[in-house]
Amino acid sequence: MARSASGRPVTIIEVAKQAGVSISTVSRVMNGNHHVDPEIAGRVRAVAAELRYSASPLARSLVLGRTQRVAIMVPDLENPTFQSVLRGLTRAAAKDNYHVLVADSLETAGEETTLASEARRCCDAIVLCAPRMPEDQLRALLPELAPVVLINRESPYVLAPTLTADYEAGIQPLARHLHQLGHRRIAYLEGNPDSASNTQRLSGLARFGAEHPDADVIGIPCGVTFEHGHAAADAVIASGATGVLGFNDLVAMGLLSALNERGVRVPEQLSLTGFDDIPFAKYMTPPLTTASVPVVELGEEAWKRLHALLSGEKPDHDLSFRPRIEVRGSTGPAPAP
Amino acid sequence: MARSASGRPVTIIEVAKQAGVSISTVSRVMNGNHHVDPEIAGRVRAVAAELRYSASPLARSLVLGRTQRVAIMVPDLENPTFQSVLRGLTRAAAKDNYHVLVADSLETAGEETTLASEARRCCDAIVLCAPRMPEDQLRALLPELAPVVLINRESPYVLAPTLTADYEAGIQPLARHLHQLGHRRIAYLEGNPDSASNTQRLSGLARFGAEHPDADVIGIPCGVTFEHGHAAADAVIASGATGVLGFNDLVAMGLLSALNERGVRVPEQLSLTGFDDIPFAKYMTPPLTTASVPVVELGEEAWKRLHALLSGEKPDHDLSFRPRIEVRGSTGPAPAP
DNA sequence: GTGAAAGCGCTAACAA
DNA sequence: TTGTTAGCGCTTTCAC
Repeated sequence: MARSASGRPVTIIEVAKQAGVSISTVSRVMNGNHHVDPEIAGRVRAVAAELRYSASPLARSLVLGRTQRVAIMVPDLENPTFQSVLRGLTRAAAKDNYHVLVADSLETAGEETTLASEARRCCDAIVLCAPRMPEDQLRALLPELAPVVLINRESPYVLAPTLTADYEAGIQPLARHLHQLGHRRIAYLEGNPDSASNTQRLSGLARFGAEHPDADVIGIPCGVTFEHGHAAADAVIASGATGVLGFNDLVAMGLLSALNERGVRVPEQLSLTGFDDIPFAKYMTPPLTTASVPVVELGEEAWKRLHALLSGEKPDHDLSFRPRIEVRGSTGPAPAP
Repeated sequence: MARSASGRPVTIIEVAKQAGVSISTVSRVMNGNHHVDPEIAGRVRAVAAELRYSASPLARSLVLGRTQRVAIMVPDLENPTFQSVLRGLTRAAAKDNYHVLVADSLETAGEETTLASEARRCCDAIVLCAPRMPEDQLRALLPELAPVVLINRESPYVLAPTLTADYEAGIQPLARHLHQLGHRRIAYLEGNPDSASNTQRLSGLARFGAEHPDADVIGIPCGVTFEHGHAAADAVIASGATGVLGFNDLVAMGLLSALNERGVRVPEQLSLTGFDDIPFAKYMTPPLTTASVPVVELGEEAWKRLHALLSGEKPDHDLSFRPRIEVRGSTGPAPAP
């Protein structure tokens, strides 16, 4: 884009004038319409290039009814998980010439509806990432948000493509891994009690418990951040557990740091696992045993479905990613009793 | 927003019809113009609420010449530094009812110009975060991008508000800290040679070297990611340095991880510092000594200036944040020779 | 193959 | 105080 003499961006009218044609012809040329005399088309292109003209996306959006832009709402832009989803979405969308608009709800469920509606209105579609709002609200909202894709939030009545990580399935190999190492008293650091992903982990652990009657799984209220994990250290130690399943990597890392301060050695005295496999997990000391969730792919798959929806095609099937266990140095044999 | 019977969003015309007034009156009411009969205004509001009408942002953008949206271009959405800048910007802008559009250049300097121009065109302003493009290109681009704010890229001829971290000043206390601990042979893991922030660190180190003739500072080509730091381990060990200044925290963490694998103890055998103080730094084992850069604030201050520019006000002065040294466990006395 | 003209949905100047 | 109307910059019928 360049500015014309008036200081404002060059418009189609100026190009038309300079090229001695009508604006429709310019429009046709710019949009690659082939029913234009090649010689004229060349002239128009030359003028457009000289004036550094490109059509106003605003005006195009209005008349075409699409913006080439999608929104994503996340609960917390500080969380590496959502950052990765954003990244996956942004990069995939960019390949199809779409831009991404970010909306951060700051974990305030009350604002989500307004925020999503508003973000959606200036875009062609929206991705809802782990929305916290109550089920009935979500259900009421979805129709007016369409096209919409849901990430990490299943809803029994969803009418939208849904992508999830299977936390219930994912946490079981972690627990079994500790069990195989001889741990019998295992603590689970709980996340946000309202979140679906915490509930899923709990049912995974219930299943593990049923299969391993010799194991004790103790729930310890904790949270989802470094600080939460750090603060849970005393409760963990008091619990007498020899193995700890953190709600996520952040919690595990916070706990690890607190254990270090207290001189508790990992994994010699205590084994510890995280969840998500954020980029930092494998660089911890010791590297964190965790379950890897392909969050970037979650974003990419979301784009695929959005793109299909926008093209009037049928989106691919819903997907539930099975987390893959990554055994690293933070877990080891249970200490002799 | 709701859809009318036609399936398309409700427009101002339908509201006007239902309320028995002209569209201008509806427009006035929706925009809080007080020169409207209170009774009529009430009726309009009632109809608007019933129809769940809200004005099309697209149409408003076109006629008002503003989108209530700003863009940010970052070199790499994977880097915690840029994630934090994005977060600061997004949250600050949200308070003023602005949205943020993300453009990730994937570290390809060649694409930056196009990407920035395009992103800018569907927004009211743009933030350029550490652009990699050559000086002359940047200078040519800035006028057409205005209003624009630069982050971490000074340009001798800039006509745009600029926010930076003072890497030259920031690295010196880190080097002095190592010196005070008795380190005399100090390695610096270099970042991208083209980046301004690497050059600045180098001049800071040159100054340190001049003030401390008894110290040897050895540059080691490295990079900016975990992997780069990890790969530099052998070169670091071969250098015989007892203290290492990583280009940033990522590099330091990567190196730390590699040192662990090799059984080199930090800080007993080797002291190590990072740069940036990303959220993970203090949870490393040992916690990383680093220089903290207030990246979220960088994003917030960028918004302040953008907002001023958009309001036709004079933006605040340029700012250079002086990094603050955070002494933690990764540095200690130099081992006896 | 080309141009004139009708919108896309809205705001704001101008009239009444 | 209210309505009429001219755009914002573009695409797309519809005549020619």
